[in-house]
Parts: sequence; C-alpha cells; structure tokens
Amino acid sequence: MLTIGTLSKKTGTKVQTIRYYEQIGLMPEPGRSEGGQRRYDNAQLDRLSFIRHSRQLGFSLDAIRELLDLSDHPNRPCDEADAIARRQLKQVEQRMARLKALRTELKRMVHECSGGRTADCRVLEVLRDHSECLTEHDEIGA
Amino acid sequence: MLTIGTLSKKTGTKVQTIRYYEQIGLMPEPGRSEGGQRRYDNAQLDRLSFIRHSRQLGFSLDAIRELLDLSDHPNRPCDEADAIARRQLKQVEQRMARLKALRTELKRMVHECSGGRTADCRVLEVLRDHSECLTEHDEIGA
DNA sequence: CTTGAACCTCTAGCTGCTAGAGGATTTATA
DNA sequence: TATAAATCCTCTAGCAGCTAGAGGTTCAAG
Repeated sequence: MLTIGTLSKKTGTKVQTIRYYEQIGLMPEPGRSEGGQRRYDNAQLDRLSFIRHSRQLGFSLDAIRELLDLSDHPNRPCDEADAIARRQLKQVEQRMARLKALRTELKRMVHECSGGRTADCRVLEVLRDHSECLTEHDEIGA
Repeated sequence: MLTIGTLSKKTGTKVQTIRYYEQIGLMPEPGRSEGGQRRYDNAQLDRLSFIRHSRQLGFSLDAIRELLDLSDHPNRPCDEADAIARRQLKQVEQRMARLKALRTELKRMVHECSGGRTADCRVLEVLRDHSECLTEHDEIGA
C-alpha cells in the first residue's frame, strides 16, 4: 500500500497533480486508510507512470485518456493508438518547423544588435516592422 | 480615428484580445466616441503591431512589456532588449532540442507498430515502460 | 504521549486568450 | 427621417494543465 507521497516520489509527479488527475477522472479513486488518506497499489502506480510518460512525450490529457482506454482493452485493433501517436508526431514536427523559423529570425536580430542606444536597437526595430523579417512565422502559440 | 474592429483587421488580432491587452495595461486606454466606443490612432496601431509581432516570435507578454518600455526610451542602452531577445533565443533552442528528442521517440514508436491488437501494440508498450526509450525527454511542458 | 511530517479539502491563481449573454451605438440605405 | 444590420459595449466564465496556500487532520517514530 502506497501513500500519495510515495507515488509522488516514484513518478516525479506533484501530490496535487495526482489529486488533480483523480478529479478529472484520469486516475481512479483509490482506497482510503481508516483516517481517510489515499492508499494506492501497483496497478495505480503503473497507470500514473503511463500518464506521466505520455505527458513527457507531449500527449494531451485527452489523448492519454484514449490511450489508457485502449490499453485497457487488449483485444481491440491498435490502429487507433497508432493514429494518436502519428497525430502527435505530426504536431511535434509542425512545432519544430515553426521554432526553426523563429530561431532564424531571433538569431538575426541578436546578431545585428550592435549594443548602442535603444533608439538604434535592431531588436526593437525588427519587432516594430514585420516587413524586415525574412522568414514566415505567422501563427501564434502553435 | 480607427475603431477597434479596424484595428483588429489591420493587425489580425481578435477584438476581445485587444480589449484584454488594454485590461492588463499592455495597450493604453484609447479615446472614446460620444457614445463610448473606443477610437484609436496610428501610434496605437503601431504599438499593437509591435505586440503582435513579438508574440509571433514567441515573446511572453511580460517580456513584451519590457520591450515596449525600452522602445519608449530611446536614449537608454539597448543591452536589455538584447538580453531579452537572447533569452528568447535560448528558450527556442531548448524547446527545439526537446522536440527533437520527442520526435525521435515518436517516430520509433509509430514505426514499430505492426498494426495488430492493442495487446501487442508497441506504442502502448513504450508508453508503459520508460526504460524502452532511447532518448531523454524528461521535462514536461517545456 | 507528543511532535512533526505528511496528509486532507477547498478555493484561487497562473498564461494568453476566447466565447457568450444581453444590451447600446453607429452607419448605410430606403 | 426611420429602420435594420453591423458593430460596439461590459461582464462573467471557460480552456489546458497544473500549482499554491489556508486551515485543519492523521500517521509514524521516539
């Protein structure tokens, strides 16, 4: 029987986060001690590890919900899990492409800054005038 | 005199977002029409463009606040603006490195999935067992 | 039996918007 | 000048995915 603190340490998840996962139904309600404290077993430890690992790979909580559901039904075809992973891969690739464009632009800004007064600062100038940008970077928060 | 809708179209910013920027003090309170509607001038248009462009380059609203402040004081040294941009560049590079590791792992997962039952799904297996990962990817939400 | 660490619930906060309700104003046309 | 459509207003609440803190209880060691 594991306390929430132990689970926290074993998975590198904050205690509050574990309770949050329970609240949104991602983790099942665990058993309780006589005094009302949460007590976990190994299955729940595995589940939390799965969740955390998926989060580390960038999957959304919704995607993880689906993946967990699939994982609970061993006889279903795995196309769906595959599709979710492919979607995630695509997203990662899109984000990388975007960051690459940003990096180019930022490098250029920083590189051109000669360190005088802000009046002549290339960084600020570029920010003021989009047309100075050589690369495309048109979506916010992608 | 520009209405908020015009500003919205010219900068590609949602009307609510413009009001939000005003609320958090990023945009100044504009003048008003007799009936109480917001009316903007070109200086404010420029300011909003600056904000938007900075957002597109990934700067946080706090960073933008600093950049705007620097931009308003042409005689200050521009080290600070430079530092902010360098910080941003560093962040972008870190995120890229992280995404690269994720991509590798996701590719491997997807590649190895042979399309059978979920019981044998490599995607789910890898998620279950971190030790199967070849690359490091230890921070969440970076 | 006492102490202190870990637990409990509950509420509110973070970033950066976005959406909708319910109503007022502006503008174009008839 | 009247009216209708488009735009504007304020206010509140919601999204993801946690995180922090208040104020109080339980547990395990000594």
